[in-house]
Amino acid sequence: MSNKKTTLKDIAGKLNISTAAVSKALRNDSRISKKTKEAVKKIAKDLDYQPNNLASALRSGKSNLVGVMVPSTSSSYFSSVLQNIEEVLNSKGYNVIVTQSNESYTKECNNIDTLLFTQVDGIIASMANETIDLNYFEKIKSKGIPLILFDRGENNLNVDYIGINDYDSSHMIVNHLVQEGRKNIAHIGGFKHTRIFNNRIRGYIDALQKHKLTLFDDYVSESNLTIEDGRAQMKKLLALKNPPDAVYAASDYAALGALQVLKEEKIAVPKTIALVGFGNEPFTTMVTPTITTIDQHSAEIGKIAAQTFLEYADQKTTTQQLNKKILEAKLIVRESS
Amino acid sequence: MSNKKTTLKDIAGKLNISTAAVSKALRNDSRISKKTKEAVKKIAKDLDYQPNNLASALRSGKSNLVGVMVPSTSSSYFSSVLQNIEEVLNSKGYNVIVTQSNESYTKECNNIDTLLFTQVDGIIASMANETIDLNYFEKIKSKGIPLILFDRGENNLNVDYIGINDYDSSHMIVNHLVQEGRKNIAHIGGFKHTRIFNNRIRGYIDALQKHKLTLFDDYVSESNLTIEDGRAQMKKLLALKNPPDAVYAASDYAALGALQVLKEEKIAVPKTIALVGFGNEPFTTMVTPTITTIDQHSAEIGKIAAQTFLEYADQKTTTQQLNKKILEAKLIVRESS
DNA sequence: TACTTTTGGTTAATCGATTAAGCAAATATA
DNA sequence: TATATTTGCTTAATCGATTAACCAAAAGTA
Repeated sequence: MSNKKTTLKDIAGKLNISTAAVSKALRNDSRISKKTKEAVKKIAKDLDYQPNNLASALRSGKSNLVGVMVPSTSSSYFSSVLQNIEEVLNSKGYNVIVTQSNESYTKECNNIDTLLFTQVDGIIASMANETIDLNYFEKIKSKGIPLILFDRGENNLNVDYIGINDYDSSHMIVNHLVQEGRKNIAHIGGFKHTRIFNNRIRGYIDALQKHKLTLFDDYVSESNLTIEDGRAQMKKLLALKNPPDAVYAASDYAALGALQVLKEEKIAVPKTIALVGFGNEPFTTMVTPTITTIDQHSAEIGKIAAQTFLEYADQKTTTQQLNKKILEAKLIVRESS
Repeated sequence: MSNKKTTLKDIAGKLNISTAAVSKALRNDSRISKKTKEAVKKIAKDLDYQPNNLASALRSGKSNLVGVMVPSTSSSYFSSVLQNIEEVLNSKGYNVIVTQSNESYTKECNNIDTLLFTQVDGIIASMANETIDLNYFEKIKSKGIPLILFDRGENNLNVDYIGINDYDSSHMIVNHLVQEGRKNIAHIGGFKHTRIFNNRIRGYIDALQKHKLTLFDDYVSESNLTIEDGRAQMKKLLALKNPPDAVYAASDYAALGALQVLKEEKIAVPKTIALVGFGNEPFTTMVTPTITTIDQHSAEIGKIAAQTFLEYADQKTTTQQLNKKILEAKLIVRESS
């Protein structure tokens, strides 16, 4: 009924011993008698003692907090990565602070500042679409804090990166569409300045070439890949003199937007136009037709990211270098192709 | 290039003044000369000084951290609430630690422990489906930390609660279905021990009564309301001698499961059976037919929850009582009814 | 007996920022 | 000129947990 937090001092006071003795008793120091240990533990339990992490963190220089920054938690990909990071880190005594950038560079900078301010022991992040300037990420490195990137990363930062093979994924998709007899394949892409989207575009172009298909300039676009972007790009494609017979969108959201337009225009999917997305968001199985897509192994990426952080966790000096862990993605063929 | 964090001491050393002077200079204390202030600020900037929150938090007793616990961040409802909590609290200098219970009581207890351990200044939570025992939530109160519940809350805890009017929502749904000429309305419900689901069931039953409709025992079920639960319950309903002509599911996920079964069985929706969900998850607009549902004002609930915490934030003693803020929900009629 | 070792603690310093209290020098006031 | 006030800092204590260094008493050993 105290309505106050219990400290070592409270326990020490009850037993007329020093706080040092209490601290040692709780950590089973060999120089404390069994009798004292038992007494301390009993009182600790009675008073519902919980160590003040701020104090230990300040002294030890470790907060046991890890910052995670994602563009948005509502995408099921990021949500799943997050959940797995949390699971791995919690089991090792770390807590996770989650922040969202909402694809905004400004928000991302603010988030980094608050994470550093909170004295996190490390940062795991996926960059916003907007982000081009890497200064703020360099700041993390200069503070000696391990930085792990996943999904949206940058080679130039020279830190660990976990992701899938985007270039190969594009090949898998184009191969699949060609096998289905498609010849005019369009690509609703992300911005080239983001490495993963650039790789998807390169993969798409090279795959077309491999199959001796013509690459029409009008067939490739860059956008934020939202549902709205998908709608807009699909409308543009339909307005072309030679509309495509297959569309590969670099995100499921864009694919969904495209599908909406196709349905509104009563265009048969996949008969007239086949559609492929990217990300294996749950809604791809909910819509009609279900959408063919690429699975990005979100759970595994989260786990590996967390483990990568843990490798640095106990070292006093952090020297990172570019270290990529690339998973092979998986094509999931559904009704839309 | 230092690869180390800058402290007040570092700045003080450069200028040969005390750390106290540096601290005051940075906070614009009137007792520090303009000259010193400028010198301090310049060096602080050069060394990229960032105050150590652990130290200030320890001294002030405020961590500026708020814990948020939700059953899962992947539901768009919780994700949106989260985003709005974060927005409001960040603007007031608070950081948010997000934890997920995954609907597990054990995980919930662990999460509460870690949040308390991290010395959060307050906790905003929505309870797991499993949770019946409230001891762990009492623990939060006994530490003198404000606790704000939303969506899934409990009157007995006597704390602030923000949610929608579930009882009325059921009435709105039943009224709508009756207007559409339905007479046999079934309810795929959540567990009665959770207040909101109990209210939805009570609302459903009372609304039937109001319209002089018979309440068949077989028409009401309790479950976790996952997609799988929705599928199972829908199958049970279809197997009845007198299957319903309308189904009201207490979650969009359950509604989606039900819809899948109906489509598999080639049953016309809404012609043969009308369907209504709950929550206005984005996928309700993505599927065919789009699903009628209830909007829960997630953004507003997040904002109010955050503001409610802020009301307690500056008080040294927290005495909470049952204080409900109930929003009226909104029925969104779509193709499925 | 005289010394060493072990036991079971205590004292005091530390992490970094903040702030009450103090104090010397400069300035103002009577 | 003598006293009061203001300026501009410094000193030291604080938050709570941890730990190196220390010490007295008990137990062991030669």
